[in-house]
Amino acid sequence: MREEDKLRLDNQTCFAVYACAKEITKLYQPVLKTLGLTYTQYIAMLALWERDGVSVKELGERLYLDSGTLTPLLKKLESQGLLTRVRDAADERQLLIKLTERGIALKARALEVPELAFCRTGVDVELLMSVRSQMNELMAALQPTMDR
Amino acid sequence: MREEDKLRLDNQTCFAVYACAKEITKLYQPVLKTLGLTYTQYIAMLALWERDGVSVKELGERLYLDSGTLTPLLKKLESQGLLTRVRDAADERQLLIKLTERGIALKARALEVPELAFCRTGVDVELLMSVRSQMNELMAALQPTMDR
DNA sequence: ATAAATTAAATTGTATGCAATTTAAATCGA
DNA sequence: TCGATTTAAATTGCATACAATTTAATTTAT
Repeated sequence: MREEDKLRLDNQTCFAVYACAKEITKLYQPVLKTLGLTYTQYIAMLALWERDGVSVKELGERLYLDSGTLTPLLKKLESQGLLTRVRDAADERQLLIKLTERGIALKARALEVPELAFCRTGVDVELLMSVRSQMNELMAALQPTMDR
Repeated sequence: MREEDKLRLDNQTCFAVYACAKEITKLYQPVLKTLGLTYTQYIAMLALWERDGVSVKELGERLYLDSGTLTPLLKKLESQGLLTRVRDAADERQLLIKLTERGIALKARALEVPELAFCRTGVDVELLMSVRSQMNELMAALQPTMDR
């Protein structure tokens, strides 16, 4: 690549992914508003609908978020009656997150979210699946660097 | 797709892009630290190295950021002596952003940033280019929805 | 057994990110 | 022309996001 092109914004994959992530979040926002959730709260609920009764640490590993982000977010979801935060009796360091009836029930209303978010866009499913596949590939390539 | 798979975290393209964007930012952070820049400050400088003397609005359109984010960020870069913020004499509503000598000079040191960020990862250039291409395609499909 | 090391959350501090509002300047329209 | 509308930044308020530190509980090592 020519030296003067190296820093062109249009040549930065990092910027393309960064900008795209923000646009997608904006796409979800109005749909999630009907559920009373922000985007980050939504992905936390997605993880919990798959498996709850987990610690903050385990949830954070799944979501790539730390306690600095999760602690206030989970307190908010608790105040909305969607989950409970209880210390693990077997290990008081850990806080176990359990969905309430209401938290479990919200899943039914969330089933339509992905379709509703993209329904007014011209994005076809093939592109979305291809993007997801490439993001996973990129993540896999980036993750090992954490250990070095 | 089976109903119970619709909300699986691993099936959400939105989450894949969201998580990937954060990991990439983390990859850049230590490299950018040597330049005294955060990631968002870096992309702002990238845009300005291509073209400066622009308004906050124009810069924001390029970066997909609004004045709520840019105003404090540009004030910080100004305080670091990298740019100046001057009202446009022809239209006092606009604020023109101009790089200083120091801001222009920083570009030379930034030339190695993209390579340094990825150099210790197993990511090959083909994947990066393919990802960028797909992100652009996805962005193009998402953007028209803003007008409706 | 117990001091040292480790671990999990919470807290603190800084930096976004954006919706909504405000302020000031420029443009529009009757 | 001059009040109404529009526009550009700045401001406000809320919600992340994460590094670094702190606190409390557990585990390790001697």
